[in-house]
Amino acid sequence: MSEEEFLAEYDPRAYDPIAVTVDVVALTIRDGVLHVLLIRRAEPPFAGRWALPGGFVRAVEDEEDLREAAARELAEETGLTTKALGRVHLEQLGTYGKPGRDPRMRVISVAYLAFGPDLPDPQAGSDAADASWIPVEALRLTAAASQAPGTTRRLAFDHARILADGLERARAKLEYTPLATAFLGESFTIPELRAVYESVWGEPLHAGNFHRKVLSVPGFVEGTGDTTPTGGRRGGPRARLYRAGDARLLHPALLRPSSEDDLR
Amino acid sequence: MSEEEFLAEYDPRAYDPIAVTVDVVALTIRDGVLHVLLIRRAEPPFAGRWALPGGFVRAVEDEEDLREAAARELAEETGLTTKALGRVHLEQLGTYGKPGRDPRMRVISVAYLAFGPDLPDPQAGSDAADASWIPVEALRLTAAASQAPGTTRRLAFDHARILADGLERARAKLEYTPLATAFLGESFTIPELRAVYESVWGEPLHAGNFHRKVLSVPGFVEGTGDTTPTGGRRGGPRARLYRAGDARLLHPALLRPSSEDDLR
DNA sequence: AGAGTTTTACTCAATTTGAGATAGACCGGC
DNA sequence: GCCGGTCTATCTCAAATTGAGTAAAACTCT
Repeated sequence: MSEEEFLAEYDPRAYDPIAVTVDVVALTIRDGVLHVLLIRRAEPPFAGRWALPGGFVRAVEDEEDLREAAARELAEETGLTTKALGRVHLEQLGTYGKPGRDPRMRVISVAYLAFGPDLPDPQAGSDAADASWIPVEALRLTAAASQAPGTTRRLAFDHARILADGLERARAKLEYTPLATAFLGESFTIPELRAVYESVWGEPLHAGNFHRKVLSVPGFVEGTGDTTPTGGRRGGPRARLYRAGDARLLHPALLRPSSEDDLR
Repeated sequence: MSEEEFLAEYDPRAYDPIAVTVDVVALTIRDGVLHVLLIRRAEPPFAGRWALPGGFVRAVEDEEDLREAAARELAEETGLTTKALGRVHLEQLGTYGKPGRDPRMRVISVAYLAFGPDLPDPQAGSDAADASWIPVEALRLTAAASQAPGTTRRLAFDHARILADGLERARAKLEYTPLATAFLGESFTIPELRAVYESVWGEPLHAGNFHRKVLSVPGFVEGTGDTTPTGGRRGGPRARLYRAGDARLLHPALLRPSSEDDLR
C-alpha cells in the first residue's frame, strides 16, 4: 500500500475522541506583588470557580500552532491585541492529561507560561465575562482553604497544580535567564529589576550585591544613558535607566539565597 | 442547568478529532557514546524511516496518565518490564502540535525524556520489529545528510526536532541535577561519572577539578566504602565506589565549560 | 621490569560571593 | 528652607569557589 493509498483510507474518527486545550499561566507584577490572570467560570463544570484562561484546540478550522493558540487565548482574555503582546514572553510549561481531570471527557491540556509588564485590567467588555489579575498569595495552592463568602479560592480542574508548576518554573528561570526584564517596560532601573526578583522569589535581596551582579553579567542589561526624572517615592537619588541586553542565558547565574536547603 | 444535566447532554464527538500520541526520547550511554532508542517504521507515513518510539493515547480503554503511557511505550520497545524501568529516569520534555506535522490528521505529541543505564538490545521478538540504540552522533539532526544505502538518516515527522530538544534538555540538566547518575548502575566511580558528563556534553573535563567538585557538592554522591576489584582497563589504581546521594538539585551547579559564549 | 595510564590529592592564583559601610542625591514634613 | 529618613551606587574585605597545573601512588600491558 502506498503512502497515498494509506492516507486516503485513513479514518480519523475511528478512535475515541480526546480533547486538547491550551491553558495559560499569565504572570505580571502590580505594585510589587505577583499576580496571575484568572477567569471566573460561568459554565459547568466548576461554574463559579476561578480557572486559568484557556480554550479548546480545534483540529480543522484554525490551522494554528499550540503556541499561537496560547497567544490568542491570552490576547482575548486580556483584551490586548496580539501586537501589544509583542513584549510578553510566552513559553510552553507542560502538558496535563491525567484521566478524570475534566469530568466531561478525556482532556489533554497544554499549559503555557507568560510573563508581561503591568497590563491593563481585562474587564472592558472582552470575551471573558469575569477576568481579573489575582495576587498569587491570595490563592491557597496547597491545602484546602477557608472560603470567603462568594469567592472560591480553590481553582477549577487541576489548575492549582498547573499554577504551582508555573510559579516554580518562573522562580527557577529568573536565576539563569534575563526573563525578569519581561516583567518591566522598555527601560527600567536596577532597583526595579531587583523588585521583580524579590516579588517572584518572595524574599529580600542585598541591594549592593544585586547591583554589582547584574552589571557584571555580560548582556543582561545595557545602560541607556538616561536616568529617572525624579528620585524614588520616598527619597533617594535619581536612578540610571537600563534596557534588556542581548544575552539569552545568564552566566554566571543569579542564584536565589534560599534553595530550600538544596531541595533534598 | 446543573452540572449533572450539563454532563449528560455533553457530546464529546461534537468536535473535530485530534489525536494525541506519546513519544519517548530514551538516552543511554554505551561504550562511552550517547545513544538514542529509535524504531524503524514499518507502516506509512514515513515507512522505512527511523522514528522515536511512541504510540497513540486512547481515551477510554486504558485509563492511564500520560507518564504511564510513556513508561509503557518505553517498556514495550526495550523489552523491559516496567519493574526493570525502576532505575530509569523519566520526565516530560514538551508537546508538539504544529499543524501538518503528521499527514494523517491533527496530532499532538507529548514527548518524554528518559535516561537509563546501559540497557540490553531491544531486538528480541518484542513489539517493535526493528528497534535499535543509535549513536546520536550518527544522526544529522540539522542539515539534510547524504543517505547510506538502505538507511535513512533523517527521522520521521518532526522527531529530529524533538530529539534535539531532548539532547539540549539532557545537557542542561546535568549541570544542576544529579541526573548523570541515572546513566550508571547502582554503584559507580567518579571517573565513570565524569565519562557520563563528557559523553553528554561532548567535551573533556579536568579530572582533578571534577573529582573535587563532585565530592564537595552536598548530597550528590556518597561513598560505599568499596573499590573496584581491579584497576582500569589501561592501568591506574582501583577506584573508590559511590552511589547516588539524596540531593535532587546540585548546589552549586557543575557548569559546562563551553556555554557557547553565553548563548547570545 | 619498564613504560604508560589513571585515581586521588594538593597547590596557587584568579574570580566570585556575602556581608557590611559609606557618600551623596533626593523626598516629605515641619 | 532645613532636617531626618530613604535610596542609589560604589567600595572594602574576608570567605568560598574555580581553573590550571603538579605529583605521588596504584595498576595494566608488553
